[in-house]
Amino acid sequence: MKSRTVWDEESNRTLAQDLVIWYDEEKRLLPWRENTDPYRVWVSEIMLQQTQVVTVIPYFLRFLDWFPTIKDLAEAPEARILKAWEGLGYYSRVRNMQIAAQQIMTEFNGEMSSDLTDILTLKGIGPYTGGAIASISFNRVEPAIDGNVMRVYSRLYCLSDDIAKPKSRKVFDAKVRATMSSERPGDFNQALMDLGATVCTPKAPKCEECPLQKYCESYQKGTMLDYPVKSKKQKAVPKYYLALAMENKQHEYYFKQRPDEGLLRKMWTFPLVEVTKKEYETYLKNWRHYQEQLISPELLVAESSEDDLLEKLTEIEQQIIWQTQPLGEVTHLFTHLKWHLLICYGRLKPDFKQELASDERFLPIEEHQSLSFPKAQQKMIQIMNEKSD
DNA sequence: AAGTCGGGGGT
DNA sequence: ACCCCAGACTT
Repeated sequence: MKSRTVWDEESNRTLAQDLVIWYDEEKRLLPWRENTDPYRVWVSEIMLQQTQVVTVIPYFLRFLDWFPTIKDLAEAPEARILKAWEGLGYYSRVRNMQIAAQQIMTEFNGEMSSDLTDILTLKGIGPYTGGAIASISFNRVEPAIDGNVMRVYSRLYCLSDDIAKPKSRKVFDAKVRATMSSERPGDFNQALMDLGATVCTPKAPKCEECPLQKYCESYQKGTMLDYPVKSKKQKAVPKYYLALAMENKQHEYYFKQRPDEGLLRKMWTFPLVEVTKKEYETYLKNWRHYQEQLISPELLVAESSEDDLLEKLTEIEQQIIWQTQPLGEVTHLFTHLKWHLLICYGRLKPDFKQELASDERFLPIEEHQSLSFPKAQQKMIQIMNEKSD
Protein backbone atom coordinates (compact mmCIF):
# COMPACT_ATOMS: atom_id res chain seq x y z
CA MET A 1 0.00 0.00 0.00
CA LYS A 2 1.33 3.36 -0.99
CA SER A 3 1.73 6.17 1.45
CA ARG A 4 -0.71 9.01 1.04
CA THR A 5 2.16 11.46 1.05
CA VAL A 6 3.46 9.92 -2.16
CA TRP A 7 0.25 8.93 -3.84
CA ASP A 8 -3.12 10.65 -3.96
CA GLU A 9 -6.13 8.33 -3.98
CA GLU A 10 -8.56 10.92 -5.20
CA SER A 11 -6.76 11.73 -8.43
CA ASN A 12 -4.96 8.40 -8.56
CA ARG A 13 -1.71 10.20 -9.21
CA THR A 14 1.67 10.22 -7.57
CA LEU A 15 3.51 13.22 -6.18
CA ALA A 16 5.92 13.00 -9.10
CA GLN A 17 3.09 12.96 -11.64
CA ASP A 18 1.39 15.98 -10.09
CA LEU A 19 4.68 17.84 -10.02
CA VAL A 20 5.53 17.12 -13.65
CA ILE A 21 2.00 18.02 -14.76
CA TRP A 22 2.43 21.35 -13.01
CA TYR A 23 5.84 21.79 -14.65
CA ASP A 24 4.43 21.20 -18.13
CA GLU A 25 2.01 24.01 -17.48
CA GLU A 26 4.07 26.49 -15.50
CA LYS A 27 7.71 25.94 -16.37
CA ARG A 28 9.80 28.99 -16.98
CA LEU A 29 11.07 29.43 -20.52
CA LEU A 30 14.81 29.77 -20.13
CA PRO A 31 17.56 29.77 -22.76
CA TRP A 32 19.18 26.60 -21.42
CA ARG A 33 15.89 24.76 -21.67
CA GLU A 34 15.71 24.94 -25.46
CA ASN A 35 17.26 21.50 -25.58
CA THR A 36 18.99 19.08 -23.25
CA ASP A 37 22.46 19.25 -24.73
CA PRO A 38 24.81 18.36 -21.84
CA TYR A 39 27.20 21.22 -22.54
CA ARG A 40 24.40 23.77 -22.27
CA VAL A 41 23.02 22.11 -19.16
CA TRP A 42 26.48 22.03 -17.63
CA VAL A 43 27.21 25.71 -18.35
CA SER A 44 23.85 26.80 -17.00
CA GLU A 45 24.08 24.74 -13.82
CA ILE A 46 27.56 26.04 -13.01
CA MET A 47 26.45 29.62 -13.60
CA LEU A 48 23.35 29.13 -11.50
CA GLN A 49 25.34 28.09 -8.45
CA GLN A 50 24.79 30.86 -5.92
CA THR A 51 23.53 33.11 -8.69
CA GLN A 52 20.03 34.25 -9.67
CA VAL A 53 18.36 33.27 -12.94
CA VAL A 54 17.91 36.84 -14.16
CA THR A 55 21.59 37.50 -13.68
CA VAL A 56 22.65 34.34 -15.47
CA ILE A 57 20.63 34.68 -18.71
CA PRO A 58 22.82 37.25 -20.52
CA TYR A 59 26.02 35.57 -19.33
CA PHE A 60 24.76 32.22 -20.56
CA LEU A 61 23.95 33.51 -24.04
CA ARG A 62 27.28 35.25 -24.42
CA PHE A 63 29.20 32.25 -23.10
CA LEU A 64 27.60 29.93 -25.67
CA ASP A 65 28.34 32.51 -28.34
CA TRP A 66 32.00 32.78 -27.41
CA PHE A 67 32.52 29.09 -26.64
CA PRO A 68 29.97 27.12 -28.69
CA THR A 69 31.47 23.70 -27.92
CA ILE A 70 33.42 21.93 -25.21
CA LYS A 71 36.42 22.00 -27.52
CA ASP A 72 36.20 25.78 -27.86
CA LEU A 73 36.11 26.12 -24.10
CA ALA A 74 39.04 23.75 -23.61
CA GLU A 75 41.19 25.72 -26.04
CA ALA A 76 40.18 29.24 -25.04
CA PRO A 77 42.76 31.65 -23.56
CA GLU A 78 42.34 32.04 -19.84
CA ALA A 79 41.88 35.79 -20.13
CA ARG A 80 38.94 35.15 -22.42
CA ILE A 81 37.12 32.80 -20.07
CA LEU A 82 37.65 35.14 -17.15
CA LYS A 83 36.25 37.97 -19.22
CA ALA A 84 33.21 35.85 -19.97
CA TRP A 85 32.70 35.39 -16.23
CA GLU A 86 33.44 38.99 -15.26
CA GLY A 87 30.95 40.14 -12.66
CA LEU A 88 29.48 36.71 -11.93
CA GLY A 89 31.73 36.01 -8.95
CA TYR A 90 33.20 32.72 -7.74
CA TYR A 91 35.74 32.80 -10.53
CA SER A 92 37.14 29.38 -9.73
CA ARG A 93 33.92 28.07 -11.26
CA VAL A 94 35.01 29.02 -14.76
CA ARG A 95 38.62 27.97 -14.24
CA ASN A 96 37.41 24.58 -13.07
CA MET A 97 35.03 24.40 -16.02
CA GLN A 98 37.88 24.88 -18.47
CA ILE A 99 39.93 22.22 -16.70
CA ALA A 100 36.93 19.90 -16.93
CA ALA A 101 36.55 20.73 -20.62
CA GLN A 102 40.18 19.72 -21.12
CA GLN A 103 39.52 16.53 -19.15
CA ILE A 104 36.62 15.76 -21.48
CA MET A 105 38.82 16.33 -24.53
CA THR A 106 41.62 14.06 -23.35
CA GLU A 107 39.78 11.43 -21.32
CA PHE A 108 36.30 11.25 -22.82
CA ASN A 109 36.89 11.83 -26.50
CA GLY A 110 35.45 15.32 -26.43
CA GLU A 111 31.98 14.35 -25.27
CA MET A 112 30.28 14.52 -21.91
CA SER A 113 29.93 11.01 -20.56
CA SER A 114 26.44 9.78 -19.82
CA ASP A 115 27.69 7.94 -16.75
CA LEU A 116 27.31 9.84 -13.49
CA THR A 117 30.46 8.32 -12.03
CA ASP A 118 32.43 9.68 -14.99
CA ILE A 119 30.71 13.07 -14.74
CA LEU A 120 31.62 13.38 -11.07
CA THR A 121 35.33 13.04 -11.90
CA LEU A 122 35.17 16.36 -13.72
CA LYS A 123 36.60 19.38 -11.93
CA GLY A 124 33.93 21.59 -10.42
CA ILE A 125 31.09 19.11 -10.83
CA GLY A 126 29.77 17.91 -7.49
CA PRO A 127 26.69 15.91 -6.49
CA TYR A 128 24.19 18.61 -7.38
CA THR A 129 25.52 19.53 -10.83
CA GLY A 130 26.32 15.90 -11.64
CA GLY A 131 22.79 14.85 -10.82
CA ALA A 132 21.37 17.70 -12.87
CA ILE A 133 23.37 16.79 -15.98
CA ALA A 134 22.75 13.05 -15.63
CA SER A 135 18.99 13.49 -15.21
CA ILE A 136 18.31 16.34 -17.63
CA SER A 137 20.64 15.34 -20.47
CA PHE A 138 20.75 11.57 -20.08
CA ASN A 139 17.45 10.75 -18.43
CA ARG A 140 19.15 9.07 -15.49
CA VAL A 141 17.09 8.70 -12.33
CA GLU A 142 19.42 10.76 -10.16
CA PRO A 143 18.44 13.52 -7.76
CA ALA A 144 19.86 17.02 -8.01
CA ILE A 145 19.70 18.31 -4.48
CA ASP A 146 20.43 21.91 -3.66
CA GLY A 147 19.22 24.31 -1.00
CA ASN A 148 15.97 24.77 -2.89
CA VAL A 149 15.14 21.08 -3.04
CA MET A 150 16.02 20.62 0.61
CA ARG A 151 13.61 23.44 1.49
CA VAL A 152 10.80 21.78 -0.50
CA TYR A 153 11.38 18.35 0.99
CA SER A 154 11.88 19.56 4.54
CA ARG A 155 8.39 21.06 4.28
CA LEU A 156 6.86 18.10 2.47
CA TYR A 157 7.91 15.63 5.15
CA CYS A 158 8.60 17.85 8.15
CA LEU A 159 12.27 16.93 8.03
CA SER A 160 14.10 18.69 10.84
CA ASP A 161 17.58 17.70 9.74
CA ASP A 162 19.84 20.73 9.66
CA ILE A 163 20.33 21.53 5.98
CA ALA A 164 23.56 23.33 6.82
CA LYS A 165 25.14 20.03 7.88
CA PRO A 166 26.75 17.92 5.14
CA LYS A 167 25.51 14.72 6.71
CA SER A 168 21.87 15.76 6.30
CA ARG A 169 22.34 15.36 2.58
CA LYS A 170 21.79 11.61 2.64
CA VAL A 171 18.44 12.04 4.40
CA PHE A 172 17.18 14.25 1.59
CA ASP A 173 18.81 12.09 -1.05
CA ALA A 174 16.85 9.07 0.18
CA LYS A 175 13.56 10.98 0.27
CA VAL A 176 13.98 12.40 -3.22
CA ARG A 177 14.94 9.02 -4.67
CA ALA A 178 11.89 7.45 -3.06
CA THR A 179 9.52 9.97 -4.65
CA MET A 180 11.07 11.08 -7.93
CA SER A 181 9.77 10.27 -11.38
CA SER A 182 11.44 7.37 -13.12
CA GLU A 183 9.87 8.35 -16.44
CA ARG A 184 10.96 11.98 -16.54
CA PRO A 185 13.71 12.46 -13.94
CA GLY A 186 15.13 15.54 -15.65
CA ASP A 187 11.82 17.34 -15.76
CA PHE A 188 11.11 16.23 -12.21
CA ASN A 189 14.36 17.80 -10.98
CA GLN A 190 13.80 20.99 -12.92
CA ALA A 191 10.23 21.12 -11.64
CA LEU A 192 11.57 21.02 -8.08
CA MET A 193 13.92 23.89 -8.88
CA ASP A 194 11.08 25.96 -10.33
CA LEU A 195 8.81 25.10 -7.44
CA GLY A 196 11.40 26.17 -4.91
CA ALA A 197 12.15 29.36 -6.78
CA THR A 198 8.59 30.50 -7.47
CA VAL A 199 6.19 28.75 -5.04
CA CYS A 200 7.93 27.12 -2.10
CA THR A 201 9.93 30.23 -1.34
CA PRO A 202 11.82 30.79 1.92
CA LYS A 203 9.83 33.60 3.52
CA ALA A 204 6.32 33.58 2.06
CA PRO A 205 5.51 30.28 0.33
CA LYS A 206 2.49 30.39 -1.99
CA CYS A 207 0.93 27.19 -0.68
CA GLU A 208 -2.44 27.92 -2.29
CA GLU A 209 -0.76 27.60 -5.70
CA CYS A 210 1.33 24.57 -4.86
CA PRO A 211 0.76 21.38 -6.86
CA LEU A 212 2.10 19.37 -3.93
CA GLN A 213 -0.17 20.90 -1.32
CA LYS A 214 -2.12 17.69 -0.67
CA TYR A 215 1.12 15.81 -0.06
CA CYS A 216 2.66 18.42 2.18
CA GLU A 217 2.78 17.40 5.84
CA SER A 218 3.91 20.78 7.10
CA TYR A 219 1.09 22.50 5.19
CA GLN A 220 -1.43 20.24 6.84
CA LYS A 221 0.00 21.18 10.22
CA GLY A 222 0.47 24.81 9.30
CA THR A 223 4.16 24.62 10.16
CA MET A 224 5.63 25.45 6.75
CA LEU A 225 7.63 28.35 8.12
CA ASP A 226 9.35 26.10 10.65
CA TYR A 227 11.23 24.57 7.74
CA PRO A 228 13.90 24.18 6.63
CA VAL A 229 15.89 23.95 9.84
CA LYS A 230 19.18 25.62 9.15
CA SER A 231 21.80 26.41 11.73
CA LYS A 232 23.22 29.84 11.36
CA LYS A 233 26.81 29.92 10.38
CA GLN A 234 27.63 31.25 13.79
CA LYS A 235 30.39 33.64 12.99
CA ALA A 236 32.11 34.69 16.16
CA VAL A 237 30.44 37.76 17.61
CA PRO A 238 33.02 40.44 18.35
CA LYS A 239 33.23 41.65 21.95
CA TYR A 240 35.40 44.53 23.10
CA TYR A 241 36.92 44.87 26.56
CA LEU A 242 39.37 46.98 28.45
CA ALA A 243 41.51 44.63 30.50
CA LEU A 244 42.65 46.43 33.61
CA ALA A 245 46.19 45.62 34.62
CA MET A 246 46.46 47.21 38.05
CA GLU A 247 49.73 47.12 39.93
CA ASN A 248 50.28 47.82 43.62
CA LYS A 249 53.38 49.02 45.41
CA GLN A 250 54.59 45.44 45.91
CA HIS A 251 54.55 44.94 42.13
CA GLU A 252 51.58 42.62 42.32
CA TYR A 253 48.67 42.69 39.92
CA TYR A 254 44.99 42.61 40.74
CA PHE A 255 43.07 39.54 39.51
CA LYS A 256 39.38 38.82 39.74
CA GLN A 257 37.68 35.45 39.58
CA ARG A 258 34.89 35.05 37.05
CA PRO A 259 31.43 33.99 38.25
CA ASP A 260 30.41 30.40 38.92
CA GLU A 261 28.40 30.27 35.71
CA GLY A 262 28.87 31.14 32.07
CA LEU A 263 31.98 31.44 30.00
CA LEU A 264 35.31 30.66 31.70
CA ARG A 265 33.59 30.02 35.01
CA LYS A 266 35.81 30.33 38.07
CA MET A 267 38.83 31.36 36.03
CA TRP A 268 40.97 34.34 36.97
CA THR A 269 41.55 37.34 34.73
CA PHE A 270 42.23 41.01 34.89
CA PRO A 271 38.94 42.86 35.40
CA LEU A 272 37.28 43.17 31.99
CA VAL A 273 35.24 46.26 31.26
CA GLU A 274 33.09 45.87 28.19
CA VAL A 275 33.11 48.84 25.84
CA THR A 276 31.64 49.52 22.42
CA LYS A 277 33.63 48.92 19.29
CA LYS A 278 33.87 52.64 18.77
CA GLU A 279 35.25 53.29 22.23
CA TYR A 280 37.67 50.44 21.84
CA GLU A 281 38.98 51.78 18.58
CA THR A 282 39.48 55.19 20.08
CA TYR A 283 41.65 53.79 22.85
CA LEU A 284 43.54 51.63 20.38
CA LYS A 285 44.22 54.52 18.04
CA ASN A 286 45.66 56.64 20.81
CA TRP A 287 47.88 53.79 21.89
CA ARG A 288 49.34 53.39 18.41
CA HIS A 289 49.98 57.11 18.23
CA TYR A 290 52.13 57.08 21.35
CA GLN A 291 53.84 53.85 20.43
CA GLU A 292 55.17 55.41 17.26
CA GLN A 293 56.70 58.18 19.29
CA LEU A 294 58.48 55.64 21.46
CA ILE A 295 57.42 57.26 24.67
CA SER A 296 58.23 55.16 27.68
CA PRO A 297 55.22 53.90 29.63
CA GLU A 298 56.71 55.42 32.74
CA LEU A 299 56.23 58.87 31.29
CA LEU A 300 52.61 58.20 30.53
CA VAL A 301 51.39 57.62 34.03
CA ALA A 302 48.83 60.33 34.18
CA GLU A 303 47.50 62.29 37.09
CA SER A 304 43.87 61.82 36.06
CA SER A 305 41.68 59.01 34.78
CA GLU A 306 40.07 58.71 31.42
CA ASP A 307 36.72 60.45 31.76
CA ASP A 308 34.59 57.86 29.93
CA LEU A 309 36.29 55.01 31.65
CA LEU A 310 35.88 56.31 35.16
CA GLU A 311 32.12 55.86 35.17
CA LYS A 312 32.40 52.16 34.50
CA LEU A 313 34.95 51.32 37.15
CA THR A 314 34.41 49.68 40.52
CA GLU A 315 35.57 51.19 43.75
CA ILE A 316 39.01 49.72 43.66
CA GLU A 317 39.47 50.49 40.02
CA GLN A 318 38.84 54.15 40.75
CA GLN A 319 41.73 54.16 43.18
CA ILE A 320 44.14 53.71 40.31
CA ILE A 321 46.35 56.23 38.64
CA TRP A 322 45.87 55.24 35.06
CA GLN A 323 48.38 55.37 32.33
CA THR A 324 46.48 57.23 29.65
CA GLN A 325 47.45 54.85 26.88
CA PRO A 326 46.85 51.10 26.66
CA LEU A 327 49.77 48.72 27.04
CA GLY A 328 48.89 46.28 24.30
CA GLU A 329 46.19 44.38 22.49
CA VAL A 330 45.11 40.75 22.55
CA THR A 331 42.47 38.95 20.50
CA HIS A 332 41.09 35.59 21.42
CA LEU A 333 38.65 33.45 19.48
CA PHE A 334 35.99 31.26 21.06
CA THR A 335 33.46 29.16 19.16
CA HIS A 336 30.90 31.92 19.27
CA LEU A 337 32.84 34.97 20.46
CA LYS A 338 35.82 36.97 19.40
CA TRP A 339 37.35 38.89 22.26
CA HIS A 340 39.29 42.06 21.67
CA LEU A 341 41.22 42.93 24.81
CA LEU A 342 42.99 46.21 25.30
CA ILE A 343 45.42 46.09 28.20
CA CYS A 344 45.15 49.24 30.28
CA TYR A 345 47.88 49.72 32.83
CA GLY A 346 47.50 51.60 36.07
CA ARG A 347 49.07 51.93 39.52
CA LEU A 348 47.24 51.76 42.79
CA LYS A 349 47.53 54.91 44.84
CA PRO A 350 50.15 54.29 47.52
CA ASP A 351 47.79 55.20 50.35
CA PHE A 352 45.02 52.87 49.21
CA LYS A 353 43.79 50.16 51.59
CA GLN A 354 40.89 47.82 51.02
CA GLU A 355 39.68 44.44 52.19
CA LEU A 356 39.82 41.94 49.34
CA ALA A 357 36.90 39.61 48.76
CA SER A 358 37.40 35.89 48.11
CA ASP A 359 37.18 36.45 44.38
CA GLU A 360 39.91 39.10 44.37
CA ARG A 361 43.68 38.64 44.61
CA PHE A 362 46.89 40.52 44.25
CA LEU A 363 49.60 38.37 42.69
CA PRO A 364 52.99 38.87 41.06
CA ILE A 365 52.56 38.78 37.30
CA GLU A 366 54.87 35.76 37.02
CA GLU A 367 52.84 33.80 39.58
CA HIS A 368 50.59 31.30 37.91
CA GLN A 369 50.66 28.29 40.16
CA SER A 370 47.85 29.02 42.56
CA LEU A 371 45.27 30.38 40.10
CA SER A 372 43.94 29.15 36.75
CA PHE A 373 44.20 31.63 33.94
CA PRO A 374 42.33 31.21 30.66
CA LYS A 375 44.24 31.44 27.42
CA ALA A 376 43.23 35.02 26.82
CA GLN A 377 44.72 36.02 30.18
CA GLN A 378 47.93 34.13 29.43
CA LYS A 379 48.26 36.03 26.18
CA MET A 380 47.95 39.31 28.07
CA ILE A 381 50.58 38.26 30.60
CA GLN A 382 52.93 37.29 27.79
CA ILE A 383 52.56 40.69 26.17
CA MET A 384 53.27 42.41 29.47
CA ASN A 385 56.37 40.31 30.00
CA GLU A 386 57.61 41.25 26.56
CA LYS A 387 57.09 44.92 27.35
CA SER A 388 59.14 44.75 30.51
CA ASP A 389 62.09 43.08 28.76
C1' DA B 1 33.26 19.67 9.63
C1' DA B 2 34.65 24.25 8.95
C1' DG B 3 36.64 27.89 5.98
C1' DT B 4 36.82 29.94 1.46
C1' DC B 5 35.17 31.93 -2.66
C1' DG B 6 31.65 37.24 -5.09
C1' DG B 7 27.85 39.29 -5.90
C1' DG B 8 23.08 40.65 -6.23
C1' DG B 9 18.53 40.49 -4.43
C1' DG B 10 15.09 40.90 -0.80
C1' DT B 11 13.55 42.55 3.83
C1' DA C 1 22.50 45.68 8.56
C1' DC C 2 21.29 41.51 7.87
C1' DC C 3 19.48 37.04 5.28
C1' DC C 4 18.86 34.26 1.20
C1' DC C 5 21.01 31.98 -1.92
C1' DA C 6 20.32 26.64 -8.51
C1' DG C 7 27.73 24.45 -4.47
C1' DA C 8 32.24 22.70 -4.73
C1' DC C 9 36.86 22.71 -3.22
C1' DT C 10 40.52 22.79 0.23
C1' DT C 11 42.32 21.93 4.66
